[in-house]
Amino acid sequence: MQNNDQEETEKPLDFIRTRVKEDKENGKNDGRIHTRFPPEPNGYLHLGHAKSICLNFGIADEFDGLCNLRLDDTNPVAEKTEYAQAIQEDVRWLGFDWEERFFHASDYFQQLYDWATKLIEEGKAFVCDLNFDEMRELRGNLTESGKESPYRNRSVEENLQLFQKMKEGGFPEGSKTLRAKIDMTSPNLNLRDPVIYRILHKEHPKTGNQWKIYPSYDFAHGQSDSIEGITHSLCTLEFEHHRPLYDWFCETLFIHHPQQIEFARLNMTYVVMSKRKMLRLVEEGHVDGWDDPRMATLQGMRRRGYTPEAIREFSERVGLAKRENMIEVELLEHCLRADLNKRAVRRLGVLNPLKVVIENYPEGQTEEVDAVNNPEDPETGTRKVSFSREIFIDQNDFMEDPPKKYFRLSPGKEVRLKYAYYVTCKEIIKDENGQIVELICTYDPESRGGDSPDGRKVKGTIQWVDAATAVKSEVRLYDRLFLDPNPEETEDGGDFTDNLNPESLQINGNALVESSVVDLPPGAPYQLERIGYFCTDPDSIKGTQLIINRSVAMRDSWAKANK
RNA sequence: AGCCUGGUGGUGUAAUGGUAGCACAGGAGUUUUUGGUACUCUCAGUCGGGGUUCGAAUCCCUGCCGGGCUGCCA
Repeated sequence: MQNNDQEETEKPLDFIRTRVKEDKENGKNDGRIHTRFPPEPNGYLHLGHAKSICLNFGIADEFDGLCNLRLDDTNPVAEKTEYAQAIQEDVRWLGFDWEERFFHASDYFQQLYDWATKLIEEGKAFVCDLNFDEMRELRGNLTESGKESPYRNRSVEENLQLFQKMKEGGFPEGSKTLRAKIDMTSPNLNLRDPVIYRILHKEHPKTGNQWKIYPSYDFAHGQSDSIEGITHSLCTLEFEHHRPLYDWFCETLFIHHPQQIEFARLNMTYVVMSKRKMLRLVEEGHVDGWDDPRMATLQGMRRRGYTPEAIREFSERVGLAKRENMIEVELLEHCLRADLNKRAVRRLGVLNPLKVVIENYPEGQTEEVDAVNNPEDPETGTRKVSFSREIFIDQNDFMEDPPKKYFRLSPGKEVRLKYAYYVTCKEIIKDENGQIVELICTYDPESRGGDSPDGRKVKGTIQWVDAATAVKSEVRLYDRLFLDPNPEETEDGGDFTDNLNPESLQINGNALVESSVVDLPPGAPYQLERIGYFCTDPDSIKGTQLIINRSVAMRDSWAKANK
């Protein structure tokens, strides 16, 4: 208890948690805390949603409350079951559990209809015959107040009849709406008699053809929260102007009134996170689909090798405030590396193989050396890796004419082959074009395991694979999808796709990895030492084709210093 | 233009009238069988101007700048 108190006073709370804590302590809603994550099933979840998911489920967890998953399916035009499935999958993958509290706004269509009827009976809603353009005309604009609809004063009887007939499909789409009767002169445009029901002769994924009219977001959201007993309805800043409406419905209907609180949505450098723009990337073929590893969708990130832990850590670290923000993608990468450094097993591999023949190593001989699985986690132990006379190293690890402070292999120099032996470069073999195709080295048999008994030190340690047992692999290397940190900010007449990075995907088909990599299941993270963190792509065919994705490169101060 | 909202190092976020802190990024170094990790050090900030106060990032006034809002989307 003492500890708890200390933690609470030491750890500063964001403005929402501060509010939630106060409400709980003051006994508001009987001290109950109940949040919800309410996506519309019209697309895939992305990193921005992750922030919201972690917030809502996180608060419920921290304050001994509950969090619902609710699909806000009030517009059948764009919604699909496919998306609804993916949403549930993604939330679970992130590590959250809504238990039995999985709801749909469409669960409440009847109740919503009854409430609309009540509003009509009280003279607070009316059926309007204005079409789209006429309505916009009368709504006014930012500086001019609106004018009342000529249909605003229809009798309750007439409104009831018309609304009933709308419901039964008696009118074509767009011909009539139900509007709340609020205030056409309000400076808040959302309060100028907002549409609360529209006619849509569309099949709904959940309710089929039962309804010909559908409630608008404003008429559905607050009431859905209310029905579910939500105490704190957290949403992004753009809904700030909708809060008066949210409040108006709860109060006018005399129903439980949750508190809406808005926070700034997540923006990140080098990515786009709006559904519209992501859809264009998919449809125009700039990426391979919603789960392309370069996409900021949870499906893409999962395929890329991001872990739920890293994303959750990131979501907490980005903070929570009302000011617009642009998070640097480096923070995300840091969270991934930090997580994977602790958990990912290590393996050896070379991206661009360079053959090395160890001339004093007996021909035909093979041995196994012990390699550490994860230096950060001794419990993972060691594994055997085969070694023989012919091996491959990475082309980057040899230079014929090295610059100062180059610790890797070069003519006459000695390096350590990790876990194996010291080797010294004796000879370079080139092809007719002068390209280095092979190195002849000698090894020091005394240095087995990577240390010389005479205490001699080498500056460089490089990874290698045994030519006899290494497995060929296609490696997919990802870079930022955009060249500009803020791809949405384009010059006049420009488009965000102008900022696409043409080299965001590089496919390397010649890589070689140690044979045990094929035993790692798709999606499981591993580090190829000195190269980066990887995971096997689901496109792989076991025993036939190995395809691996680089999740993130290692930090590389050498490469950085040489830029 | 009207209304709403927000301005703290490069980025993000703390400090609610009392020493401007933390993280990422950047720089330097130590350790190292990953030029990784870890550790140490370092660079760098309260939008401007007034006011209240012993004392202001914080309160007041004013100016400037950013974001949002004119769907029968959410």
